[in-house]
Amino acid sequence: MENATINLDARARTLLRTLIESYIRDGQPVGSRTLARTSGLSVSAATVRNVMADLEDMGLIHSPHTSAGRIPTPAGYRLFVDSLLEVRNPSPEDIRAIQSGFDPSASTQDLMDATSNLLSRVTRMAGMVRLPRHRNVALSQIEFLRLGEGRILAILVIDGKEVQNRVLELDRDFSQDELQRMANYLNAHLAGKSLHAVRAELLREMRDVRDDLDAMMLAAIDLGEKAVGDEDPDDVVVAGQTHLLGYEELADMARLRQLLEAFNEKQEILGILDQCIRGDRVQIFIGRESGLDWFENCSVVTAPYSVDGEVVGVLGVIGPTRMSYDRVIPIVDVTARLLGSALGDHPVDDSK
Amino acid sequence: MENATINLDARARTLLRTLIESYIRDGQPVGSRTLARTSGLSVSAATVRNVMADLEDMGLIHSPHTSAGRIPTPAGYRLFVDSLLEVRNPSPEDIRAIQSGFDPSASTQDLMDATSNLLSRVTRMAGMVRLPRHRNVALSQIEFLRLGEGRILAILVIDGKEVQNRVLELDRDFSQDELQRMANYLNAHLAGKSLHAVRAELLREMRDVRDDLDAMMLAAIDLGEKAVGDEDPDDVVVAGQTHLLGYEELADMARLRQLLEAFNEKQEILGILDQCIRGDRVQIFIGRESGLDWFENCSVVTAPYSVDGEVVGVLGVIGPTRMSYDRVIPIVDVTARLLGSALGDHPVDDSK
DNA sequence: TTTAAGCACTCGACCGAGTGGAGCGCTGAC
DNA sequence: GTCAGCGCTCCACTCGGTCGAGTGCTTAAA
Repeated sequence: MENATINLDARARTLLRTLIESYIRDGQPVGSRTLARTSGLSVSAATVRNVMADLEDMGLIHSPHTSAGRIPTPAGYRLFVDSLLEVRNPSPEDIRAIQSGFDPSASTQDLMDATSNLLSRVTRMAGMVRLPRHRNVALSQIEFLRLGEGRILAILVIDGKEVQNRVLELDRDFSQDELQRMANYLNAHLAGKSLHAVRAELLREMRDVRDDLDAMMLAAIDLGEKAVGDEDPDDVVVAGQTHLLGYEELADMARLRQLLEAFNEKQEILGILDQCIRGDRVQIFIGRESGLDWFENCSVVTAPYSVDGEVVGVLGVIGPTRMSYDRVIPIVDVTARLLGSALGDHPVDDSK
Repeated sequence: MENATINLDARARTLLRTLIESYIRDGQPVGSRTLARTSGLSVSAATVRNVMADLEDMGLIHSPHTSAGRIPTPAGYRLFVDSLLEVRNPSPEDIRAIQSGFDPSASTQDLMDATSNLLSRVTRMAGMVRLPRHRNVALSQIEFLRLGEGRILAILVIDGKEVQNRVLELDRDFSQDELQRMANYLNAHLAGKSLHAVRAELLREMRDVRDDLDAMMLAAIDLGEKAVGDEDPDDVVVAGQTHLLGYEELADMARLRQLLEAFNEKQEILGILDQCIRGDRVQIFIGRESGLDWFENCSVVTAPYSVDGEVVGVLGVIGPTRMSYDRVIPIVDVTARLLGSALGDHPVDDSK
């Protein structure tokens, strides 16, 4: 089957491309006559029918019923986006809309919100942004606050601008003085190092001086790792889900509900995005390819974004499989680039 | 018109009640024959028709077209919930489901999330909880952290369990030592006092000793007020919006989209809930009563919840106007009570 | 072998007429 | 005031027929 797609001659490819473009534009099954007229080829409708029969055998198109036109199958879309599609350059107004959406002085969280809003507004589909993984991010400060018996608040300042805090429940009680000393110790040792490095260092020291203080520090670092680590369900921000209600190919209430619930849970969205994080360019998921059945008739277009040459996250849109890939792909692409460079400008450096 | 509703005799009231109950159950227009049979009254269908004509004149019911049965108008629902409705006691399994949803040791945020989830799960509609106003809440601790030139992180611990932090941008730079002193001063003075009281006290002091330190403290308190204050759009948590996709009376995509967008914006939801915060019992909004046109065919059922006898917030559900008020009202009611008492148990007091 | 023309066929969309049933309003008797 | 009966209205459903788009197949030409 996979080889069969390679065997497509130029004419068949042109016809398939024209058919899919036409279907994406109008949403109507395409018949042989219209296809023969619009393809630009000088062939008759009958010939087109023969080619279409071949394409149908290969599983690239199918008719919803006898004597209707043909519509692309998921496999047809796949071939289309992989090797038939010619992406347009983004239109000037799209570019303007995207560029004006970035405020490099905003906090990371605000930047994520703005970006997913942007994606959804420009594409009129649902936008999503996977938050940057702070894998090798520098912890610039850590503080502890005693809340009560055995309850301690840990405050982590990351890169001098992000703040995260968590409550630790401990067996042993620490006085505020002890906590202050521990924080001083940690701040002295971890200045500018990544969480991973700090953790390794602490583990090494612990082997020597085994006491509660170190256990506490280790706990703090563990917490730090968890706070900025992976698989936090809040690690993806979504916007514009409601746009999906407008597409009549998604009008099935039961499926629509599954879809919106997936956005609320975020877990499955996260899974999809994480699949896309490898690969350095735009990636596309079509229909059930991801194995999720609520995903029928939907596609995602994603692109990773990088800071200083390292991929730190993914963003993308989700919409009906019948979408204008030639418009959406470049939008997602340049948004990813702009987000990357906006993240690269640390507001700490240029504050005031 | 309003007086007319008062003039309803017992028989007309019984018929109206039976009609609305029947329509809520089946979703079908109710005809005179069925109504005569099910009302329990020993009157003929023809008599029922006469009464129905009167009710229609009063604007309480109407027929979707000639020679269909009657369905309640918003005014009919209004009269129904105000004076015709007999609420059931919540069913045992509902009670169990509600009670098991409360974990008094959870943080306020978690409690809100759990409660709105609970409401939506039990009623199969959308649940929402307006976060408690911390009007007179005690600030138990405040700390400052220097992030960079003129950038300070303020950490507020409220009631010994809530933590809020905000970044302050200031004109003047403070050293960590200065900040520490300020925090110590503040902590010594505001221990256990409410934000309002603290603010008033600071303003009084400032009139005497006018220096930058006090300005800073005032800024910190201002921030504190803002952090826990009102009109933060995140002040309401919503859950289970997708349940609304299942009701065919809300199946109009355009309206449905407006509805879901209102849930995302939260602003209008907030407005509705704030209207309900006065009044000490369950309140009900029906259809367009709130002036929002996306609200057609929808109703809200809300109840305020109190801690130590003082109303601190509102919770409720939103669903189709054609809902089982007799089931939903008690559910909302007991949920509000339970949330209030769960909030009353401070986890600090009974920790460990 | 490829291309194209013709033809029969299929299927959905649409329209109009006909039918059954639910339900209403009205009238007149009690 | 009550209510049985009658005629009427309107909806929902079905049935048959037509139209148009589109297909598959066959056949003939290039």
